[in-house]
Amino acid sequence: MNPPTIAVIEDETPIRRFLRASLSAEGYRVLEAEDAAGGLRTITGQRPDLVLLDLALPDRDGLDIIRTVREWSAVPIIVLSARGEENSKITSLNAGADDYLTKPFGVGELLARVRVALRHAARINSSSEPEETAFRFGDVRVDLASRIVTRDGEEVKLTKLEFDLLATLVRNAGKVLTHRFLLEKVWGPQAVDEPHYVRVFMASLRKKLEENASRPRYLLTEQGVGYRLKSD
Amino acid sequence: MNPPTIAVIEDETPIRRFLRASLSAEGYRVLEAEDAAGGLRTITGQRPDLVLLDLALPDRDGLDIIRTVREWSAVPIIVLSARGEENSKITSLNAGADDYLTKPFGVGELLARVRVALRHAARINSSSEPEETAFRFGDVRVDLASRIVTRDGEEVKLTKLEFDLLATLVRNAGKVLTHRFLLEKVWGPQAVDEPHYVRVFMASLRKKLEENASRPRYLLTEQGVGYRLKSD
DNA sequence: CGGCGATATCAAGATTCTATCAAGATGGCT
DNA sequence: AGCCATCTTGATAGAATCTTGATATCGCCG
Repeated sequence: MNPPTIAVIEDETPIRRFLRASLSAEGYRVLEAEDAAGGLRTITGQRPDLVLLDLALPDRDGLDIIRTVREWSAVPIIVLSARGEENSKITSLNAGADDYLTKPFGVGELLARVRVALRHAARINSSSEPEETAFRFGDVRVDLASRIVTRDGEEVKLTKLEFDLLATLVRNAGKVLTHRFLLEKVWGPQAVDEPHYVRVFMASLRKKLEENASRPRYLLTEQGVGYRLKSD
Repeated sequence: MNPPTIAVIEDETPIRRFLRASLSAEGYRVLEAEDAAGGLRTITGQRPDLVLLDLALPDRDGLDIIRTVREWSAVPIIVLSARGEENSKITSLNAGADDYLTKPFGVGELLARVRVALRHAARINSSSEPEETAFRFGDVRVDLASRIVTRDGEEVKLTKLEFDLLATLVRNAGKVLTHRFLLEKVWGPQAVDEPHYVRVFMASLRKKLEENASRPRYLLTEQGVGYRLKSD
């Protein structure tokens, strides 16, 4: 997942710079705009994951922006404002803003509220597809996160070293991996001169995962070099 | 759709009364609790659509409540607190709160923020079905919210650590969980090098939940790595 | 086609990891 | 203080896995 993108719409340059700095430091990608027109263009064109919006802009009221954006997008909007009156807050929130911070505010609080807003957005987006972290070859499926391997939908039981070796191959699928490389990744740097280990475990992987272990279609030998997992 | 239900957890009676009045006037159904224990009972039993939570409760820190509830539920939580320090806000929001209001606050703002929170929840619930806090495997049922485990409908009594371990497995059902991971989640980060703990408690979970503890069907060992709860 | 180094396969022994029991330690409660 | 349930810790038997060596097979090269 790429870092979330945040659009900052704020006319006062020092504050904008400050926000950019704080957000970048947290790893977010930051887009800047200094008036309503530019802000709308940014939101429309770049589709940020979150909007930080100053209410008092030179060309148009921030409220307008909220209403306009809400006609077509549910992107989280956090309002930043120097006006602390309750009415301003109520109006903004009712118009569709997700949060309202009164200047001056602490960076820590801002970042915490940004996290909350992104958390909400993530829940909505993730509830649909059950993310796929798995890799496939032939009728075999390798899920690195849950350490589960299936073949024809049936679960295949692998030992720790078998799985670690397979995982290394999967993570470098298509590439030729030397014995040394595999040994270092799976057994550790001290085992680098024992190519025999790899052979024994490749054999059992083939027995468990290949249709015909003596004529492997995916777990391929590269004579004199090492092994390669063919990604189909 | 019935009127949304809001749980108010607040020990100071005048404030609680005031909140009830304000919320009722808006058409919400209001549940009251005056301490953490009662609050948790209300949330577990009545499943409100939103929680207003005072941080300073007589029996337990409000933060605890947030964390506990977040183990099994995504119900919106708005924190009300007399403490205005930024750190308190950050901690609460990071723990899983959705908003934080510092007393004294205006009713109008509170109601606006309540609407925002309910708007979020509506978006989420419309896309998926009402959240299920129970998990099943074999004839065992684990309810994370009420911490009740049954087998063949009969309640099984688990100790705190047994349940916490089982809950961690349930929340990550299907995945292989390393000893380190389980130890960190259940015993805390300092216990990360004591895999023996996990073994002892897995043994007692199996004895209580598996048909044949020596041939487990669900609470599976992954040699050299950790354990896994097989979701059938 | 034959030789040779590299690779595959198998299985026994060594090692590591796991299950289980129970005694001691701890902590809450009356 | 004493009881009870629970947790921690140690000891030990048992199981699974890994290592290792012996032997068979493959595939490249002249």
